[in-house]
Amino acid sequence: MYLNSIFENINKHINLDETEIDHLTGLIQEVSVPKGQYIQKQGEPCNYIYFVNSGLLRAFFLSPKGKDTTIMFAKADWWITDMHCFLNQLPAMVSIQSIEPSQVLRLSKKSLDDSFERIPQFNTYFRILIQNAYCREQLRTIQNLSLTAKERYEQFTTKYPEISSQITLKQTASYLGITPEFLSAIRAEKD
Amino acid sequence: MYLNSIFENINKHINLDETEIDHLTGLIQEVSVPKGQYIQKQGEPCNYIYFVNSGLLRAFFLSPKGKDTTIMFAKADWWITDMHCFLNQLPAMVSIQSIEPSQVLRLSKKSLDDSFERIPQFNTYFRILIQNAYCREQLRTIQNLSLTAKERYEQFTTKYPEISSQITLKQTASYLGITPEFLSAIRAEKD
DNA sequence: GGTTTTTCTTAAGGTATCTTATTTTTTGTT
DNA sequence: AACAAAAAATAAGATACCTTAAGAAAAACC
Repeated sequence: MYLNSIFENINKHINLDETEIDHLTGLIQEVSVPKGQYIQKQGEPCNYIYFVNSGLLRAFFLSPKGKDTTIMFAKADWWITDMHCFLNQLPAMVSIQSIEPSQVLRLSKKSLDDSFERIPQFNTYFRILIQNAYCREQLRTIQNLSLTAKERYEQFTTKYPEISSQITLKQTASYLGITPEFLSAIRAEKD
Repeated sequence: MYLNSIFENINKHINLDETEIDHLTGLIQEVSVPKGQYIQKQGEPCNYIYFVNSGLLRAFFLSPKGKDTTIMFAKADWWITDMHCFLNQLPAMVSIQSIEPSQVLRLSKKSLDDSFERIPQFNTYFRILIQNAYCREQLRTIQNLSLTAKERYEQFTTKYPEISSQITLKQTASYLGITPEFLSAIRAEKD
């Protein structure tokens, strides 16, 4: 199993001893995800939280009217899940699909809860992760509400150059909340 | 000092012993905020995280072009701050102003860090708080990108009936990311 | 390598939302 | 109660963004 990167990530924030590392190692499962495959489907149980070893994934919401909205992308070294539904063990509100062939590690809810109990510091680690995610999300809200589509597009490509170069125009538009046609027009503008 | 409600809130998630309660009590400061007063100003140091005992507050971002965007409201029993700037001790990105006369409790960054160290469980408490905040924020992103202004308005009044009945139309519009004039038109529609 | 499928571009017309300006209503102040 | 100030309503014209549709380009498939 490729556990280097997840422990590197964890070690950035807390220090685990041997026993703790062993405990976690016993709970982590590794999964290879071919391009295009779903690791979670909207409406189905939301069993896992995923850490991305390599590749690229996308979480998106399909509205009743058929509009596709990208909630987040996740590249190597990122965590991804439908947090609300995972934590409360509800049917997933969003689907998660791989954009590139990916290798991910996963933890079930039970394993995560176990880890919180057995490794008190794991609460600190997770708190920091979620703090960062929350701050990013809050910034996104500000930008969604205060910027034009063009400005949001420029922000996005500047902030996430690697991701934005790996995804399709359609996926970019879905993340920005605009139509592909309109994004195409934005790109065509000279200035 | 009115500490009942904050400890009630904390007790929902973790159990503190006497020493821990005393430690926290020594760090918490109480502040009365007259209606309209700022407890944090955009651009200035972001020194505190606030717990609302009573009243109602609003965090908002004023864009370079002068557009006012409400990030969140906070009523009794809620925490509020500019999380990113508070945690990283950066100049505040948003202002926080009381909408109703409010009584708040506050903790400095140092006090919060102290509490994380001295009260390991406090990490768990804070983790849960932020988890909830993150999930709410993610849902808001989905809705901002996939719903019309009218649908978002209906969602908002349904989800937060007390808050929406206490705030002005202008503040509601600012939260929804639309102009007051347009919200007024939405309200005027018969259906 | 050619075929099919998906993605991207372009463009015309439509709708949601904004801007500006004016009037009415509500709130706050003396 | 009277006045001043702020908020809300209304309406006309402007702009951002969407819908539909068709053609071009690129990617995926056999």
